[in-house]
Amino acid sequence: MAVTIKDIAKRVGLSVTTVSRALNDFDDVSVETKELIRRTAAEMGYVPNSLAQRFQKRKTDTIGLILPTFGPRFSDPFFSELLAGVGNIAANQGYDLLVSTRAPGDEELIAYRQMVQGHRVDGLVVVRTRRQDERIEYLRSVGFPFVAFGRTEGELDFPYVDEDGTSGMRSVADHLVDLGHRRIACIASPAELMFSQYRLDGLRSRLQERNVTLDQSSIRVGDLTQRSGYEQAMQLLDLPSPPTAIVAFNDLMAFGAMSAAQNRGLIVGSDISITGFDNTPMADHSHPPLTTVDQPIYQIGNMVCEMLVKCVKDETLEEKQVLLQPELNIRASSGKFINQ
Amino acid sequence: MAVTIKDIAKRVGLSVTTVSRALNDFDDVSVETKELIRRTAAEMGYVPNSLAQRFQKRKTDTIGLILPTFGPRFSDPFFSELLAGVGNIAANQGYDLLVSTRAPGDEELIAYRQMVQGHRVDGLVVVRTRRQDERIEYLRSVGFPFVAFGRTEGELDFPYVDEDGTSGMRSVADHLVDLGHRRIACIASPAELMFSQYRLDGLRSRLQERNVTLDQSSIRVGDLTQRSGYEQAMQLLDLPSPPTAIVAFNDLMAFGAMSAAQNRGLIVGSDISITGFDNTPMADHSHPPLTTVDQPIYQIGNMVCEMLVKCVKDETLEEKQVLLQPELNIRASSGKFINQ
DNA sequence: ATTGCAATCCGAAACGTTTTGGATTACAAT
DNA sequence: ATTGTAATCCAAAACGTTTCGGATTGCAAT
Repeated sequence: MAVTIKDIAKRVGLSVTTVSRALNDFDDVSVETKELIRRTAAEMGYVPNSLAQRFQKRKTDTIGLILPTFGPRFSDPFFSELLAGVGNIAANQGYDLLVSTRAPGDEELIAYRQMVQGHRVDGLVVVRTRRQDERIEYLRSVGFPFVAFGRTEGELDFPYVDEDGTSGMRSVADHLVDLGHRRIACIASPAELMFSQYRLDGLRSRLQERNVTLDQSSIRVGDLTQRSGYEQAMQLLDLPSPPTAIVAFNDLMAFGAMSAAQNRGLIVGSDISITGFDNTPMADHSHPPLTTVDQPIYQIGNMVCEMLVKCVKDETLEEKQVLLQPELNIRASSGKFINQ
Repeated sequence: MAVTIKDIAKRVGLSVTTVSRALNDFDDVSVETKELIRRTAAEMGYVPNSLAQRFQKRKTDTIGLILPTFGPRFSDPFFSELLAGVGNIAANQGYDLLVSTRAPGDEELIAYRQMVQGHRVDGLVVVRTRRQDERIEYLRSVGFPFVAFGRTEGELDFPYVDEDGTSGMRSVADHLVDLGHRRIACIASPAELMFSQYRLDGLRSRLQERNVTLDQSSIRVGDLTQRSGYEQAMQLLDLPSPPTAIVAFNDLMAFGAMSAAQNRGLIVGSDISITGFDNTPMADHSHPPLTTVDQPIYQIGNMVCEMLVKCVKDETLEEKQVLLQPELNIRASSGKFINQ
């Protein structure tokens, strides 16, 4: 049987109240008693029952994170990186991290409801925001603390961290046009994801400014996996006049596109240029190394969690909304277009 | 203010006991009252306060998972896959999943203590077992429910799921020797990890049986990241008589080794053969596709979690220890050795 | 001697739920 | 009429902690 505060009280001959207040370092307990109580607590191997503590304080000291997954599997390095970023900050702020994986849809929203209404967590991290995001609408409607990674359409009056995908894609466009590319295609991400919008806008608008058209047939949509990058790239390479450069909306799809090009006997970086987005660790070690827009996911996870902890503690956020400016990482997968 | 069981009791004019028992479907409540209570509970928007429930039942309905990380970052697809496997089963068994990331060492053990003694979780998943694993020793000593992914040295009287790495590496050895390779090197994993032992044993013993020696200079140790695979492969390629085949102990290091070989101008699959271990989704889409031992991490996560839930519920495990037989996935990264 | 005040302590309530150990009623069997 | 039994219901305790609102003491200031 675990030792409780009552056992300690009995042992030292003081009240339960005093023991509690001593352990919580209140100043209406004399230093000697505090010392005595702490010592015997340690001797008896006392560990507070956090179930009881949480119940009585009506706080869980836990933050929640529901990963949106398509299909049963997800093996996106994006998520493990983010998780580490959120988890490490949570840990050293004294918070537990509750993780669920749920496919977008009704079940997902139910999971959010359970976490909120069942008092399972004190705050939530919302990732991979969608244009119309019912999760955010719900959390906002009940006034539950949350911080999002990403923005949404409509009023942006909630705390978030995001990277400026528009600007990131503009630099990709510039880079490729500078290299001489004119037939540029892209493998975009699902339209309901908010970041798809921003990235597509950036790419399209800058290409237009540089007098390069991104026509509809060369915009394909993948599901962010390597497999779909491969498939969509194959389709693009089958076009009557195939692109000389492919802009993938994340690294995983870019890797898939590289395999596709290589399987067609093309040399990536000279015959065709391929770019990604994320700058996952793999990007540096793929063959050839991938030109990609850096997205410091680990740090973003840190920031999101720090902000959320402040929200939960009702501290004011000095910066409620953060928009990071990305940098393009130029590597060997993109090169000059040589007109044969 | 949230609606409680007491509010419902007041509304329907019955006792708190009856409401509780009705909601929990006890058979000493008439069907009509049950119906009435359920309806008004729904009408009033009642959601049980799980903090109170857990406190009173002395159960958290939560299982814990502490990911061992080296350094602040970890972006191993291995972990996201495992997490999904554990998490999905946990979710549909009605359990929450509490995740922490902690570097091996003192802090790690403290995290385990907190989870156990602070009643934060009902059971724990232990991953990436070590030869002498103090986490397992601790959990065993206090009799706390856990299931491990991997084995340890010494007495194996605890529940685990593991893949037979010895047998997996034997088939790699056979495959490479069959292809004509004689100068075989490996990039192993840290010796304290239990699976390193099994894999090295399998590789070494089968090579010996086939009259191929794996000498000490061609055994290098990496830290399971792509970067270290790259570095170790570079060292191997610098040897006076470099290997014609490199056996990496996981896919990530194999990818790194492939980049290294390619940067040296070697064609992977003909000039040099490289194999991995895990069969991550990337393996199928790398260039060239990677020959690797399959390890169904997602399914292993499922099994571990199912077993743990049974342990927690004090049900008996029909199979307390599971050892999976792996299959070798032969792809283009390994090919015949042609004596020049 | 009284008052005021600081320092130190504590009893009891509270948090929302489940569970224990009956109580009550209706009705059939004796 | 009594007993037995099944069907319903419920008051009160319990879980371990924090917190509210004093209570007590000692001592300095009046």
